[in-house]
Amino acid sequence: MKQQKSEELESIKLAIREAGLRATPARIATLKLLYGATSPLTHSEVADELQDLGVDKATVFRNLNDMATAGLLRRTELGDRVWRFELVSKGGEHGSAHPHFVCVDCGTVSCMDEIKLTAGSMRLSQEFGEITEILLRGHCNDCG
Amino acid sequence: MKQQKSEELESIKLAIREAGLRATPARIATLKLLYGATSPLTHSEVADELQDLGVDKATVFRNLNDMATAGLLRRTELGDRVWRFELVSKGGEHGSAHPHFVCVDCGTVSCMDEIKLTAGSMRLSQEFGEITEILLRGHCNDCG
DNA sequence: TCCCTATTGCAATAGAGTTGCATTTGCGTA
DNA sequence: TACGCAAATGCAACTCTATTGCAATAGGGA
Ligand SMILES: [Mn+2]
Ligand SMILES: [Mn+2]
Ligand SMILES: [Zn+2]
Ligand SMILES: [Zn+2]
Repeated sequence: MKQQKSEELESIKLAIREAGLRATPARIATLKLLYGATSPLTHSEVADELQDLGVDKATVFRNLNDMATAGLLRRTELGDRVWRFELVSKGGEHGSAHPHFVCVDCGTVSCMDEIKLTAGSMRLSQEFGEITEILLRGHCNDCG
Repeated sequence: MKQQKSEELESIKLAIREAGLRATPARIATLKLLYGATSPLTHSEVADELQDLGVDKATVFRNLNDMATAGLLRRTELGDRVWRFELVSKGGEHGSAHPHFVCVDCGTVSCMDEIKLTAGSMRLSQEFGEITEILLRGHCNDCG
């Protein structure tokens, strides 16, 4: 058990270093947090969690942005003027880019897999450019 | 010609009043501006234009929001933390809700018609809720 | 034309994120 | 293992977009 945690810690440290960054406590805690998340987290969600560790919000911002630039995280804005970050893990379920659904009522964010445009739409979209991200908004089932 | 403009003016005033709002110079100018636009305009784009008329930016914000609430405009956030507004004209080409494409490089916004999800995706999306808006992001053809 | 209330201008305020700078610390190297 | 320096951090000030309070102004129905 303890051995497990130690291994996890080491693998997180390694990932950070392989991205060209230093494995600081704040960064390790951030990745641990995102590792256990089922949807992208906002800066304030991460900052709240790391406050116990005495990490400043500016540091959280810088780390999230730096790790996104380094390719460890993916950063998106889902229409509510707040940045959200999620893990870019090769093996993970949400490793690669995928559509998101945002409830315009309660703000809940869901990661969607398997959502695609029609072949015709794909063709038409080339007229505009190369699509890299799909965002769907609407009313979630809880909000009716 | 002059008669034409007068008729347009009257129809704009009428539309504002039918929405339950007063037809003020600032609102009329805003609608005229949006009437001639081919993509949604930001608050600052509208505010810059109305500055010549001596309209305050707070007034522009209030009018855009109020007219959106009243159903004359549609308000959206396309991922760059700026509100954009477009006309909700029954007859107009972009009258009803439609997908938008945003270039993550240059910020250009395009209104897309005819872009749809696959039937399978529509079915899967019901698991999350009712989709009311589709936003696509990527690299426009100008930006490569 | 009059009156009431919606609307406006102006300034202060809010929220999310960014930045400058002095201090601390990870980690490659000796 | 100890050292040195660039990277990272804490803290405060600042930017940008948008919102709000309040007194003055002006639509438009009666
Ligand atoms: Mn996701
Ligand atoms: Mn549009
Ligand atoms: Zn909801
Ligand atoms: Zn572009």
